[in-house]
Amino acid sequence: MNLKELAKRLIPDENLLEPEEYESIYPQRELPKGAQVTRLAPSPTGFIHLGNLYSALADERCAHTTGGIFYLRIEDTDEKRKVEGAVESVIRSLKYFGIKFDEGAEIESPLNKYGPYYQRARAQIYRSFVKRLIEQGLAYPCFCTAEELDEVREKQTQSKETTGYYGVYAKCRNLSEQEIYKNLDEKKPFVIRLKSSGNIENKITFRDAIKGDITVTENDQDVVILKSDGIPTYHFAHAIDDHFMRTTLVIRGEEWLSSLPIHIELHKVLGFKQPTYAHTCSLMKMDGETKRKLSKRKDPELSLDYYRKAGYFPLAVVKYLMTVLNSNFEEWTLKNPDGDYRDFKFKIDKMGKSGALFDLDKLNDVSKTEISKLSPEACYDFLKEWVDEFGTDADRTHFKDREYILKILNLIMGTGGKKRRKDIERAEQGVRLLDYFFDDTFEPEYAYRFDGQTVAAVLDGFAKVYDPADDNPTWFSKLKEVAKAVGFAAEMSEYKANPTAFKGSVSDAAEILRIAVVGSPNSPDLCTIMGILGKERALKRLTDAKKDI
RNA sequence: GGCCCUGUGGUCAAGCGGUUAAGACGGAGCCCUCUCAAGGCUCAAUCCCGGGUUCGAUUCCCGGCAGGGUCACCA
Repeated sequence: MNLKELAKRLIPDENLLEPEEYESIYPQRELPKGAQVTRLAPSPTGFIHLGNLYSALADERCAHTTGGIFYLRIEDTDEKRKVEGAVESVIRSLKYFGIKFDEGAEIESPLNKYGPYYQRARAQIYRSFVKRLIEQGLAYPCFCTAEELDEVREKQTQSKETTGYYGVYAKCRNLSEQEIYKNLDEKKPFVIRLKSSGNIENKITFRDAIKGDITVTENDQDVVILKSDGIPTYHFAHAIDDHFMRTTLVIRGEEWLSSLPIHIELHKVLGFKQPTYAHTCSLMKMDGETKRKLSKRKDPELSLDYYRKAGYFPLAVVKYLMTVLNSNFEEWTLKNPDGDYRDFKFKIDKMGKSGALFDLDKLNDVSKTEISKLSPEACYDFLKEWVDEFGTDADRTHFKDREYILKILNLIMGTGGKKRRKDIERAEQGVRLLDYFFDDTFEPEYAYRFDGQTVAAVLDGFAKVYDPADDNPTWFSKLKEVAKAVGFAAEMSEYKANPTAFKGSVSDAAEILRIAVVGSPNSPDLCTIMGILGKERALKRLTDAKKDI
């Protein structure tokens, strides 16, 4: 068979470059020794979730801790998956979490010398190599229809054989020259398959940067490398792109592990050196009784937008992910509480080998810790940003008074105290903490534990002596006096020593006052709260609080 | 089902043949305290099972079992 002629007929493109030429078009990168070139290679569905961020973070850290390059490549070989604006969305999402690309699709950079970064735009490159493979007799056209393939698969399943296109099932592998040209003349659609020379009896051991040694069987499937639309499959595009974009470290989900034999064979056949692979375990989620990996389809609540809406502090999400990525990161954080996570020595081989369950409690903890480290001004900015996008009209009005909010923030963050408070976990919840400082959102629940007479006595008693100029101890001693007057113990020690001798204690008096002022029995320092509200409003609340009793 | 990966408290996990089996989150309790938060202290809770190898296995080997992944002209 004249393979050269066949290749020309199958890949009729004019002006195709010779495969060898690409080696000089995309030369080896000049980078320091040990520098890693990594990439994020999403399909343009636009949907990006926590798992993608997790993976992107690993890529980004590996590149930037070694002086390497982190680039964005768009795997748009499947037309059906394309969503408008998806690429911008990916970039924007990652940027929100502080992750930036050095080069790639839609990235403005002088480094963009390895493009195009959209696979569809690289069709000529792939086709040049496919053509060469056909010439070498290492690839062939297949005219099987989807129905035929389904039929074969069904048969194989029934007879409990391995499914797929291999051995005797690779019907088109041995098509005669006449048959091929006949099909071609009839304009039958075709794909190009790899003529695999592998044998599943042979084992290959290779070293994964995360999982260590992995033994797989050789590939013997004649996989499709060029689809009938002339665009390659993932497998083929991966081999070509990561070779010519000079990727050194391919970090991808462990779901790719099973197709690794294909990639090994493809690299061999194309004469490429294999990159180092690092297969990350997937982030898992509890689904009823069992856990499963996070899914784009089933878990929309894990989209990155979800975290934005909930008002998580972006850096907190990143730091949480870092603890999952490298368990010793947490230890490092304890030693360097104020350190930049970028100073942490990220190690790919420290990554976990088993799928981690996504732990919301932990994220919440990291998030409130991060927010507690903010200055009130920075916290204001963070909350304001959330309010502008997701808050209520009332929230937006409230946030116009920056000075007032700052006063509140000083209080609920515990600024100036020895230890910061950690009241704000995320913006959505934190903004609600401000509600009782504004009359239009103050919704008290007057659930007193004492009779109306006692409550009124405490409220009236305190209203008479309250002076906003009082410092905290004075304020409290006044409260003690009021407590005493209604038959409460003024000192907690007295009360504890003999609880039955009193109707209640200062603590109870404080509770009554607190319910009146903030509408609930719990809040930060009451004296300060009353000060923020101002005398008039504070006293009005004391009066209003008696309405229902 | 075949193949591959993984298996230490509820969760994330250190550990690399001899340990009182770290730490963090969560839980319980105590202290502090005008309540809450924060903080400090304390407690409960773990090596999947069965065989080997070894003086000794959480650690090494084999076999189960369990969980996960994957078997497309999707990535």
